Amino acid sequence: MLSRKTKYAINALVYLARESKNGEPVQISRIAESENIPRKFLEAILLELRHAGMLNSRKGKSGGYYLQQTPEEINIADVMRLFDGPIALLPCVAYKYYERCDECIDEETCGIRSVFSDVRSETVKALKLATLAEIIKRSESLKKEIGMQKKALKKKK
Amino acid sequence: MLSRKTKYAINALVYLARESKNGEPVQISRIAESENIPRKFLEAILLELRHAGMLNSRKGKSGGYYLQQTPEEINIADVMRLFDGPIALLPCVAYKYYERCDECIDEETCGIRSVFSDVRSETVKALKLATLAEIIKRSESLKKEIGMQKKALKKKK
DNA sequence: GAAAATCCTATCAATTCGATAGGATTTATA
DNA sequence: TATAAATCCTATCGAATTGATAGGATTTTC
Repeated sequence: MLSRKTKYAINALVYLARESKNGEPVQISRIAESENIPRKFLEAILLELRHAGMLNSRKGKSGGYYLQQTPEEINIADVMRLFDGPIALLPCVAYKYYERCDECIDEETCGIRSVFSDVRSETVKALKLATLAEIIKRSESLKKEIGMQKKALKKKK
Repeated sequence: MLSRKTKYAINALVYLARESKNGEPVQISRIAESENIPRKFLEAILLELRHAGMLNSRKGKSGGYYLQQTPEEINIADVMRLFDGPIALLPCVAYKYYERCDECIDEETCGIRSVFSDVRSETVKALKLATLAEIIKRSESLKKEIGMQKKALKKKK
C-alpha cells in the first residue's frame, strides 16, 4: 500500500497542476486546507518534492510552491520511488534500489523472481504513464461519463 | 515490498510442492534449514497457512506439513493477501479489504483512483496466475535456457 | 510411557510512520 | 528599513508494525 506521505504528495501535486496553471505560487496552508493534509507534515513533503526537482518555491510574503516540471513530466512512479522506495515487490527485481535476496541460490533461474519481475515491469509501465496531466484528464472524462449517466437516468424517469 | 513473512511463506510452499509430491509430511526444521528461515518464525507461518487451508499437518512423531491444495490451486495473490493484506496500492481500489479514502470527495470521478484501479487489476491477474505449479515450471524452463546458453558459449570457444 | 513432532499464546526489540515543535531564513511591502 | 508573512530545516515523539523468540501444551508414534 502507498504510505500516507505518498498519497498526500500526489494529492498536493494534482492540486498544484490544477490551481497554479500560470505558475503562480500557492501557499502551503491553502493546499493543506483544500486537501485535508496536516500543515506541518505537508511542509516536509513539499520540501522533498522541491529537492527532487518536481516543485520550486518562492520564500517570503506572497511566496509558495509551484510546479517546476510540466504536468506531463511528473508521474506517479517517480513520486512513489521518492517516498516509498522501490516499486518492485522484491528487492532482486528492483530497477533503482536493486538488492540481492540473501537466501536465493541462483537468481537467474528463480521462478519466484521471474513472476515478480513481470509484475514489476507492468506496474512501472502503468505508473510512468500516470502523469499529473493523465490523472486530470481521467478525472474530467469520468465526470463527463457520470454526467451522461445521470442525464440518461433522468430521461428514463 | 513483500514482507519477509510472505517471502518465507512462498519459499516454504514452493519447497513443499517440490519435495512432498506424494503428500508425505515434511518437518518444519527440514524446511527451515533448506530455505534458511528461522525455525520458530516458520512455525508460525506454516500454522497460518494451515488455518487458511493451503497446508495440512500431522502431529507427533513422523509428523510435519504437506500441501492441502494442489500446486495449481495455490497462488501468490492469496498468500500475499493472507500475510500482507490488500494487493491494491490504495484502500479504495482493494477487492477484499476495501476502505474509503478519508479525504476523497468523489470516488467515482477520482483520476488517481482510476489509475490505481488499473494497476491493481493487472497485478492481481498476474499474481493469480502465479501458482506454485507455474513457479516451478518457470524455474525449470529458465534452467533449460541457461543450460542451452552455456552450451552455445562452449561450442563457440 | 517416552520421544518427537506440531500447536499456541505471550512477549520483545528494532524499525518505520505519521505527525509536531520551534526557531532560522528569506522576501515583499508599507 | 522594519515588519509581517512566507518557506526552510532539524530534532523529536508516540504509536504501530515487523521480525523474531520463549516456553510450555498437546498429540502421535513406537
